[in-house]
Parts: sequence; C-alpha cells; structure tokens
Amino acid sequence: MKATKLKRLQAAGWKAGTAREFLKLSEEEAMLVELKLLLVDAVRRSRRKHGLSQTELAQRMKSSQSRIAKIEAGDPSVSLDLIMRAFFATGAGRQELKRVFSETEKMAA
Amino acid sequence: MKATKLKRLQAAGWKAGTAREFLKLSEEEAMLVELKLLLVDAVRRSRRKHGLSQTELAQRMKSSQSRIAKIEAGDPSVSLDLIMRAFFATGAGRQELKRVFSETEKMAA
DNA sequence: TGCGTACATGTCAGAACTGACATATACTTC
DNA sequence: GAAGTATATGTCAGTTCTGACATGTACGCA
Repeated sequence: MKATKLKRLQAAGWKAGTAREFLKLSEEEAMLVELKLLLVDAVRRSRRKHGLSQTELAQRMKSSQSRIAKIEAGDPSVSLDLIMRAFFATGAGRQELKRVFSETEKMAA
Repeated sequence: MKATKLKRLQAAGWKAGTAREFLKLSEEEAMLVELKLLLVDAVRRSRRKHGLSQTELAQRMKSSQSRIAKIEAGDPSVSLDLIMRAFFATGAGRQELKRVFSETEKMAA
C-alpha cells in the first residue's frame, strides 16, 4: 500500500489494522513460522547425523542443553539467529544449507 | 567433539576456547553473517521491485523507517528474524525465497 | 533558494531473547 | 532398583534487539 493511499484511507476513517491487513500479516507471519520449523527440524537431523547430543552441541556453541531442547521443540522464545547458529554448529556446511533451503518448496501454499 | 573426549582434554589441562575452537566458531559465525548479507540485499531488491519506500515497508510491518535503513545497511543490531520479516513484508513469496536461497551457493568457501 | 521525498545514523526506554539452573521423564545397563 | 545418559520444561536475571524519535545528508524540482 502506498503511503499516499494509506493517507487517503485514514482520512476516510480507516484505522490501521483492518481485517485485510491482519490476514496479510498472519500470512507473512505463517511463512516465517514455517521456515523456522523447517530449520528446527534440520537442526535435529543434522545434530543426530553428526552424532551429537544436545549437551555436546550446546558446548560447541556455548549455549545450554535446555536451550537446544527449546530450539528443537520450536519454542517461540527462540530466535531465527539462534536456530541458524545451532544448525551451523552441528557441523552443517553450505551443502546441507542448500539442501534444507530446497525444502522450502514443500512449504504449504 | 564428544563430551567424553572433551572431558579427557580438560583433565589434561586444556581450557575451553583453544585457537582451533576459535577458528571454527569464526567460520560458523562468518557463514551466518554471509547469509544475513545475502538476505539484506534481497530485502532491498525486493522492496524496490515492489516499488516501496523504506517508510512504506516500515508501515507494512509495523516497524520504523530507521530500522529498515539499518536492516539494509547490514547493521549488526539487526536480527535475522527481522530481516526475514522484512523480506516477506515486501511481498516476496515462496518463489522469491527459493531464488534467494539458491544464491547460497555463491557464498564464499 | 526553499521544499518535498528518500534514506542514513545516533540514542534510548521498553520488549524480547539468552544462558544457566533446577527439576522431571524416559531409557539403558548393571 | 540404583545409576547414568539423553531430552524436556519452567524460571529468571542479564543481555540484546526493537520501535520511535531526532537529526543529518542528498537529490530533484518549482
């Protein structure tokens, strides 16, 4: 939405946060969540593939076992940054990264 | 490194934080940074492609112009989460996402 | 020159995230 | 069934990130 258009809408009595906007936001939010879940799964798989326990992975990345557990559980308190750090810390390289991202296609429409 | 091995090393007088560990950490950190830069670039391109100003994008995602500027400048205070949110908020969908991720291959070895 | 628009940079109070710890459950193995 | 290992869950103080604001720069245009 152009700023000018937004201004016109607001002048016409619209408030920010219409149903349309809400739905759009949720859609984008959903995309982010799906992406996170994809990566979270990749972390667990990569960790196991490399024969690491949660505790070992935590040591590698100077975090804690409980936080790794939360990462893998898809806990909402976990940032995308931490997920990616965990993924790389499992030993996953560019190859694995590419493979995971290719799963992006399978994300629900 | 297995926990058992770590324990042996520690018993032998090693401290956590050897040069080797440091280098490995930087390598993983570098991978994350590169990924961020890739995405940051994608945000700017997608934003322009969709004809949005920083201010307009900020409104869409309920952020502020200055934060969008920081995102695009690769400011270290910006999280991967925010970068991805911005990317999706530009209107980028799964197609664009896939295309960006495919650039992952071009990341320096 | 003055004005409008787009973008950049610094700051900061409040919100969100983090590591660490405690504790719980579930398996194995002895 | 005690002990060890792996994972899960709740909590919280300290750190990091965020939106908002102020302000600056650069460009085009009347």
